[in-house]
Order: sequence, then structure tokens, then C-alpha cells
Amino acid sequence: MSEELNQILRQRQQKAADLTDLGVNIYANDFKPAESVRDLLAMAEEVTDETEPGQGPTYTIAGRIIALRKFGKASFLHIQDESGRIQIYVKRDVVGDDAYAIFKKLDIGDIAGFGGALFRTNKGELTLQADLVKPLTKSLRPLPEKFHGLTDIETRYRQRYLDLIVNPEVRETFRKRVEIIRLIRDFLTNRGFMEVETPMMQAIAGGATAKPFKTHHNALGMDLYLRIAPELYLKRLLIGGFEKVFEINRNFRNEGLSTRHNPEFTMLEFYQAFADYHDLMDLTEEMISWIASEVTGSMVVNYQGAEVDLSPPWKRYTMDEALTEVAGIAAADLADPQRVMALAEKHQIKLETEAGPGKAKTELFELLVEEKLINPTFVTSYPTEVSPLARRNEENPEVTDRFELFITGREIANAFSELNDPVDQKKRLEKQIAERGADEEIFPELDEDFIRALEYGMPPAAGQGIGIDRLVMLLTDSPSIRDVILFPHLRPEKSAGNGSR
RNA sequence: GGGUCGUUAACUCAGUCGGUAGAGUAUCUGCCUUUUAAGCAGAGAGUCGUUGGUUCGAGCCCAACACGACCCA
Repeated sequence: MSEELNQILRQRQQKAADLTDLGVNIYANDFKPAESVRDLLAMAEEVTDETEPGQGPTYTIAGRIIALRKFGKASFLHIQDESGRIQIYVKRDVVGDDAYAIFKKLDIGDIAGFGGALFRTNKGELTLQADLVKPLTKSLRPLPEKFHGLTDIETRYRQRYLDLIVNPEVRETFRKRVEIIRLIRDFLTNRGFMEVETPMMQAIAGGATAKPFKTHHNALGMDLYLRIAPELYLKRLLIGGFEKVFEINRNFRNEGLSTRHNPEFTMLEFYQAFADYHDLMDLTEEMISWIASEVTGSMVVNYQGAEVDLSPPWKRYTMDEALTEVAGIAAADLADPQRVMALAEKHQIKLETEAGPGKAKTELFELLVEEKLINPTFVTSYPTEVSPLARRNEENPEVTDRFELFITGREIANAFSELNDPVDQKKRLEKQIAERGADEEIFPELDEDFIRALEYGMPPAAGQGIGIDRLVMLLTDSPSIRDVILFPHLRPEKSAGNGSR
């Protein structure tokens, strides 16, 4: 359907022209509301059934018309601003014939300002009786239906502005997201952490194992990569003498999309000198349970029908314990590298030829244990083989002083006591690169400057990453990561503009 | 990358066996000064995702493609 043939759009444009003919600026910006809807709702107690319409103090508010019931010579409407919605009563006798003629050209979706006093209707609803009507912005497109609203998922993601206008719970989710991030800042700042910004564009995409996005700097004539992690830069700051640093920002990974993955996602990473991974488990427990109670009012949250208890202390397993207790694998099998490899084969896990028992064990864990960890669970003692940046355990160098945190079967955080031995670090990164084979996820270049920095001496430290999007999903009961990202990635639609699907 | 499901009016959805494209909301017209999913009466509104095929005839059957959702890798 072409634009000019669409009846509704045509009618709206006609009304806009009619308003212009009546001398109305349909995109005026000369009305400053003195109150918000919230301010008016706060007056509720002062307004009784006996309050005479048109009497009492007057207020001015502005917002979008979201419901409209017109009679011949009077109308009721609801407007919505950022703080809420309130009913407005417009009477021709009160505003006058000319203003009422203008008012009658307004539609659901238009933005307007109103002034007047509060009263209560026969049904007791707090209502502003307008003595002033000021059109502010003409809407040329109809809003989605009032009763069923907007439910089409694709339209909700592509036209998030519409989703936000008509679905209050969506606004609430994104308010909570902002609140969660603010609370994280408060929590860490209050503990002496310093928020920093490190490069999003990096010449060598390090700090994680993932495929990067590639871009190009024209003036320097060089390729750059969007970062897959800020880790190696934050560690440079530890070396520089900042002892507690954190960064909340986007990481980019050139991989598939799912309900748990978006190509750009928000990550908190923080590093603390003279701390180890046990300190970070304590801190994480405290931080996430506190945020949950601040945001949801409780440490017990409901996620997609499952009850999740975030009150500390949280369960702590080594990976072997988790495999034994959750997946029922005998401890003796886990102690024997050959039996571990056999178990992996039995579960049809495909491994690279270079992969050893550490990798096999981790794959078994992901397959058999991960999704069963509903309540928060720290899993420690990750194999050194799969942890190239983590410090080896003093008693058992085959594993690292590392943990991952799982809630509702999903990885929420990853942390470790940092490896600060430049010789071991260089060896492990070189080994990873040498063995990468066809694995494009491993960046083929060693970050020599990072090794050089380590050679100056990095204080013993622990560091952690927390996936903010997944944390927000948990605390807002959202089933998909796209529900907590304002503008999630979608393929371009063929033609925007006429609401086509 | 594979599988399943979906795409019909601005929105939410029906559409039987292949035989004239339907409803509610929204919109328009008339009446209506305390309504709130306002009401009553009437009207208009469609490239049935796209392209091809089968057929006398396709929203419906077949194929490819596009976009999306979910599951799997």
C-alpha cells in the first residue's frame, strides 16, 4: 500500500492542515508545563467529591493523548507523560467555541498541553478540567489498538518508540535497567573503585576468546577491531598504579544471535589489586543480592516461573564437585584424564585434536551441569587449559583460581585471580595461538605490549566480568536479551515508512 | 548453518473443501455536556510478505526467496 493511498494517514494530514488553517502551530515549542502528571496525582488527597470543578488551584501539564472519548460539546481524554497518566475533561462551555473547535481536531497520539483545576468525576477519578488547550505536536500516524496494544515482536523491536509509548511494562524494564547500572556504579564507587574508559577499537582483539568485528582507520591506514573485552587494558591500569578500577561498556562479538546473545552487549569488568577470587565471590554475592533487593524489593525473584533465591551465602562448587553432585559423574572418573576423554566421547562431544582433558571436562560441565544451576552457584577450579589469563592454583597447577557464576542456568559472571607472571602468560598465549588451527575465534597475534607491561610488574589482583544484559534479564523477568536492549539488532526491513511487516 | 512455526486493514486476529476478503479496535459522518474497552446509527479502509508454478479459478496447494519467533549447531 502506498503512502498517499492510506486513508488514515491522509485524514491525519488533512487535520494537520485544518489546524494550520485555524492559525495553530502544530509543532509549537512555547508551552512549558509547570507540573508533571505525578505532581497532579500527588494532589489526590486535597481533591474530594465535593471539590467544585473549575475551582481551586490551577496547574499546567503536557503529554501524549492516549485515550479520547468525544461527546458533542464535551470530551474526556487521558494524557500520558513520563511520570504517569491522568484524565482531562474538556468542556466547550469552559474553553470557548474557538478552542473547542481546535480541540476537536486533536487525535489519539497527539501531544498537547492543558491547564486547569482538579476535580473528581462521578466515578471518583481525579481529573483536570481544562480551561486551556494547547496543541503541541500533531501525530500523523495512528497508535496501536488500545485494548490489545502492540504485541508483534518484530514491530516492538524495530519500532521500540511505539513499544515504549503503549507498553508501560516495557518502560518499566528499561527504567530498571538504568537503575541496576546506577546501583552497580554506586556500589563499586562506594568501595573505592574508579570508573575508567578504555579503547573500544583495538589493534589486537584480546582478553577473551571470540570473533571480533573488523573496521579500518583511514588516516592511519590500519585495520582495527571492536573490542571483545577490555581486560588487557584494565590490567595495564593496575600496572600503572590504579588499584581498583571498573568499566561498564559495550563489548562486540561477531557471532550468532540468540535469546542470550546480542552482537553488542554490555559488560561490567572490575579489577582489584591485592585481592583474590575468594574476595570477589564475597563481593559479587553482596553486590547482586543488594541490587536485587533495591530493584525488586526482595532477594527472592521470580524468573520465568522459577523461584530464584539470591540471599547470600551462595553455593560454591569446584568444577569436579559440580560434575559429581549435579551430573552424577564418579570422582574417580574425573581424576583420570583418559576416563574424562572417554566420557566426552560417550556424550558425543566433538573436540579439537589438540584438546586435552581440561577442555573435555569443561565441555561436559557445559552440557550436563550448567542449565541445572538455577539458584546462584559459583563454580571454581576451572582447568588451566581453558583459562589462559587466570592464575594457576598453588596446590594444583592443572586448575586455576577462577570462578564462573551461574544463575537460572546461565553464565552471569566470570572471574579469577589474575596471572601476573609475564613468562607464564606469554607461554600460555603463544600456546593458544600456536594451537588455534582453524579456530578463527582465537586472534592470531600476541599483544606484545601487554607482556611488556606485565614485565614491569602487575600487583597480585583479581578481576571479574559481569554480563549486564543477563543480570537485567534476571531482575526484570525478561525471557530474551532483546527485551532488555533498547534497539536490538535485526536485519533491515525492506521498506520502512508504511508500517509494513 | 539446520529444523519447526509464523507473515491477511493502522493495531489485535478469524478466514471451513481451492469458488465475491471478514470481525473488533482505530478512522470518517450524524446524534450525544460526568465518560473511561463510552453509547447508538451509518460509511470508508486490503499488492492476503515477495516472485514464480499448478488450476477454469489460489489468502488457501507446490517451489524459491525475504523478514521474524522458537529450538538445535
